[in-house]
Amino acid sequence: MTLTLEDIARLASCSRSTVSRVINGDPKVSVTTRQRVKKVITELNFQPNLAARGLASGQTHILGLIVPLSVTSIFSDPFYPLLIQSISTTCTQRDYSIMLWLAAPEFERRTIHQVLYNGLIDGVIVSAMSFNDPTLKSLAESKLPYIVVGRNPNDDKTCFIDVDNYNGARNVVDHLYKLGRRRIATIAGPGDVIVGFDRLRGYRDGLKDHGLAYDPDLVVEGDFSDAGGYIAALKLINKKPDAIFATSDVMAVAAIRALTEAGYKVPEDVAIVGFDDISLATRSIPALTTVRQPIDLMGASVVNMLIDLIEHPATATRTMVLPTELVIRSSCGAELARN
Amino acid sequence: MTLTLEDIARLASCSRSTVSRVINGDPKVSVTTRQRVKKVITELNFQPNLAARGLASGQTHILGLIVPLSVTSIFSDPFYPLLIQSISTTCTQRDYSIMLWLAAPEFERRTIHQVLYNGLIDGVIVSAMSFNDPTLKSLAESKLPYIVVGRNPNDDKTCFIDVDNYNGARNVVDHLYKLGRRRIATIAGPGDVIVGFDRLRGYRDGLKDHGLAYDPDLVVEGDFSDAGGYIAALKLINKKPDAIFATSDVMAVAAIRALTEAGYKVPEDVAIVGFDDISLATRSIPALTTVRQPIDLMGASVVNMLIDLIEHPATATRTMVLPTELVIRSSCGAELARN
DNA sequence: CTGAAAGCGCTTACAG
DNA sequence: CTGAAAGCGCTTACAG
Repeated sequence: MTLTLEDIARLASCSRSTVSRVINGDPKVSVTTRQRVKKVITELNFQPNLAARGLASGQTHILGLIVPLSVTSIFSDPFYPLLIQSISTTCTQRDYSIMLWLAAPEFERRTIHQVLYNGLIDGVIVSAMSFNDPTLKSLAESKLPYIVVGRNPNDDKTCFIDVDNYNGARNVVDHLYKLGRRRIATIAGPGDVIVGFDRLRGYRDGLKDHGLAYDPDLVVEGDFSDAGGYIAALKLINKKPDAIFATSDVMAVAAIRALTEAGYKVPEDVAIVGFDDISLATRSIPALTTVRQPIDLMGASVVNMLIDLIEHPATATRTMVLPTELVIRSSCGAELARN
Repeated sequence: MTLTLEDIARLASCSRSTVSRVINGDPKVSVTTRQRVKKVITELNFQPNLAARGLASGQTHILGLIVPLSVTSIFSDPFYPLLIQSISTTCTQRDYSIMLWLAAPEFERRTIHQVLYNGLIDGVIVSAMSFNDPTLKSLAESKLPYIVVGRNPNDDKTCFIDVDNYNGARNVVDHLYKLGRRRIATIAGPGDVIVGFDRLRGYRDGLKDHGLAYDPDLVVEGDFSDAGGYIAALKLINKKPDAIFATSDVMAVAAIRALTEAGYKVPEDVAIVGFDDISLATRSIPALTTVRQPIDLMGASVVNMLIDLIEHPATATRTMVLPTELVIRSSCGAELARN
């Protein structure tokens, strides 16, 4: 038998209005009354019904989290688990809950509509993968506050938080150049994936920074998976690169394997750099030089941004780009260069 | 401006009671009325407010999902991401939503209480890791329907779904024995983790099946992580095993690395078998023989069991143990034995 | 500072 | 088969 405001009110000798005010931190309740009510609430471990609260106030303290579920990436890449973990932890701290939707490709507009208009969520965090994501269109049409993890290339009014993929990639090329590499290849992401596009832009501009020509032969597309990285590396071997920038750690590690099996030495013959800095990067042989993404910070920030946007729409931060960090280990050959 | 039942009722020339009945599939609505109402609902893309529905009916169609977040495992192991994915997909199919709590160690009873008594969820799926999990105690005290993924060793009345860890492990020993191995070691899980305990039991009984003595020297504890598996394998080397059963794939792959680096050949000198069959198992060199867990089936089944328990408590299936499958690749030496 | 009352958008006996 | 009405457990002007 669940308690209601009315029960607490009776035990604290006041009205349910007052109990509600105490729970919601309304300052205009006398100190004595407040203490009396709080005591009863604590003793009985009272929990207000959130459905009722949501209905009455229009605020549920629930955030929706929509993660695109492209089988490949969630299988092999700890990025999303870590992001979800960070988001979840921050929500609990801020006294919000999250509803999770893993959006399969067949997650059509109908379903999205159900998610957005069921009156259950105050705002949405959505992870953007590809250009022309229908979810982003639906969100833009709704009046629900939302923040994109990544960015929405089709709409510069969208609130977002992103990692500086462009400069992360650009710095990789700079680093490899300074180590004496001149035939710098890249294993890019799929063409329709935004982070892949941004990292490729950074790669191109990194070449330009140092007067290196862009050579399409040195660019092969991967799908962020181990198998994709492996095959891409095999294709690149014939082009005789002296460095490969793989746009994900999973692909970078696969590239190391492909090259090693083909009789090349990493980093002596070919330097390899990845992107992400997942735990695999430390364990690979040689240890992987890579671009670290601040996943924890991104998860925490996106939650705080969204709650801010819900509670103080006028003053909220609407966009944020987090810096990356080049983590130098062995696979880039920095140690060789030093000797 | 959001639509309500009243709006639909006006447009379909009936009462909001009737609209509600149509939405909930009440059979005693005339065919013509039903069609008229459905037409309006579809045209306007009407979405009933779930908070209101939950308040009025006591059923929210929301399931809580509580996953213990021991940093190590979620970092390196795709088990939970895959499980969550499967649960999420099935929920969407069954027209339920899920609220996610990643329970950090400091997820204390207070928070659990908030989760369980906020009137927002119809039932809970909880993944059980360790003996004496406080979450399980709190759930047992609540009157919410819940299903444990894993099992609750402290309470045999708890509904659960589990993988047959015991026989999975036992079969590994049987397989290795038949390949001629006699000094079969194991890298066990941490002592307080239930699956680790069950796999260790299976290992012991597998030895017994073939009259092999249990030798404590051949049992080293790991923590399911890569580093843990690596260190455990190093410790085992001195004991001269001719086979190692690692109770997770991540540890098995680390063990292969440790042995290879130490100059041993896998599987010639030491056979290795893992547990899980994650994608890493196919890519390891040699490819990993391992015990496949039906993660997808488990996710789908637990959702169906829980919804059944909520909607038809009297007749619902209350426990389920899914079989595992030994997947034979190269690391166990089955190919050697055949020649 | 506090309470009575209306209302949030649904469901569901009850009566017809 | 259908509608009027009560009620789910809250919040929040409004009045005092």
